[in-house]
Amino acid sequence: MKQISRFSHFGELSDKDYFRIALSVDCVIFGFEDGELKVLVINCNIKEYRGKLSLLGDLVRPDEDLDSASYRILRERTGLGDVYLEQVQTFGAVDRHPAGRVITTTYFSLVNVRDVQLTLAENDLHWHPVNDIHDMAFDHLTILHACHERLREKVDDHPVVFNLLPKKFSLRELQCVYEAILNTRLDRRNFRKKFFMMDWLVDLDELEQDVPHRPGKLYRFNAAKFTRKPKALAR
Amino acid sequence: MKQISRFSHFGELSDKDYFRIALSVDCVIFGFEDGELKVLVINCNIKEYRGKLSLLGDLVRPDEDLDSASYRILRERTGLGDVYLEQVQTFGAVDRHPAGRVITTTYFSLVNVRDVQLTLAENDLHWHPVNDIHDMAFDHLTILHACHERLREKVDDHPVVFNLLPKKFSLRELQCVYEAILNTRLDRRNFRKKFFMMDWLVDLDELEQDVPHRPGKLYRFNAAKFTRKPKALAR
DNA sequence: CCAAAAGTGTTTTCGTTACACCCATGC
DNA sequence: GCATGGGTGTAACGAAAACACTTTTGG
Repeated sequence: MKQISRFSHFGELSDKDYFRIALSVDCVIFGFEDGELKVLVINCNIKEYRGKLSLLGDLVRPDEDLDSASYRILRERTGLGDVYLEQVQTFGAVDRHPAGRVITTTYFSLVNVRDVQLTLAENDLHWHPVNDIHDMAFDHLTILHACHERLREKVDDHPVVFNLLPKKFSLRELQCVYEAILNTRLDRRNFRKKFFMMDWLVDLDELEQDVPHRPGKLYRFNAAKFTRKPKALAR
Repeated sequence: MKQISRFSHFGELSDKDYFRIALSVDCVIFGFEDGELKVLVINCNIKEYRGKLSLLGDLVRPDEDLDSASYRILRERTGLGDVYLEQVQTFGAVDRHPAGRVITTTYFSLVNVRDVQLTLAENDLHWHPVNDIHDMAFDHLTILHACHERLREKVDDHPVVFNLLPKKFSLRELQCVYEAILNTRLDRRNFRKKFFMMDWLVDLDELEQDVPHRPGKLYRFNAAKFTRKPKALAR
């Protein structure tokens, strides 16, 4: 692998120094439960950060694509295969990891908590309300905030929120998810209008069961009908 | 560095395998010249891609922050220090680099081409019109497109375009830059309205010189007055 | 009958777009 | 005087926001 100096476009590289950096992937796995946006975390057990919350991550293997590494982490921790996953940012401060030079690429993911079996809860693997987290190990709080911000931007014009819900859901549940993510209250009539206008929903002609009030209709996501918003300056 | 397995949050890692991945940074350095959006490129000299255009990049050094690496590349190639630089995405397909496993984090940068001295034009370092590039070495065309797309999104509501222009510029020049980036024609009156509304400009009470028509006023960027647009769903 | 949420349209507001004429300069 | 772009305002349109009452169900 010394050839990298001779054959690459990088110029005058010398030696194995460049292989003293490890690359990891950290996943911010969002879920929605009890009306709150939650994130899947573990308790950190390295001495510098003992007891603090930590995201789920792992080093990237030499023979695996970066994206594959994030899918692997998700699969290992949640058992889920086909999930929404989006790369957000790579954090590479020299001192971000006490054990050595580790650069991490972060992803956020949206899953339905009811699909996840947290059977082996090693290191107290659990769902934690995003709004209750004010401290984490490493730079994971920064990462969490970056991913949450990216999610907020994303939901504005992309129908990704459906990944947090079961296949069948009511408009109220859908609105609750948006409110949890954006941390605001939304107008119910305008909310409904928007979704019907976007044509993102399919009416299933079924009603909610076991609710202590008038049951709402159930919908599923209409994957086919997604179109982007027009941009501001491009006429 | 074996400790990483014991002390980190990563779990059951074994050995030095994880240090067989190199990390690089690639910079998409945009400039504006002759009415066109251009990018600073070199000719690739590794055998698999000989003669193809390549972005400017280098491996990240073990003791340098990721962001610092991108600033270093920029400084080494352009001599410029204080420039706009934004991380875009990290590309990590196993086979993206023929010389071995190299994962690259990409940045885009906006500079004023007239500030850049391409004195030592090694490997034919030059400004190339973005729209004329249909093939590059490695996955650099994908990277270029990702950065161009990010730039398009960015200029919609962030005043970053000023970085491509000299300190003093006319509204026509400013509009030309937007048109080059977005690849559309814009309405002149609405364009002016937008900028005055945003309060992004300071009227310098000077006029263009040596233009073969009525000279336009010159402006500079008003860094203080930047505010974001409101988002769609958050009322 | 009471509580709780479902369902439903219209008006107002505001930002975006479209559009045409006179002006200043160089040649 | 002619070519080139500079400078300017208004009307139409469309998207988003504000807003209240009736209906359905469970208890």
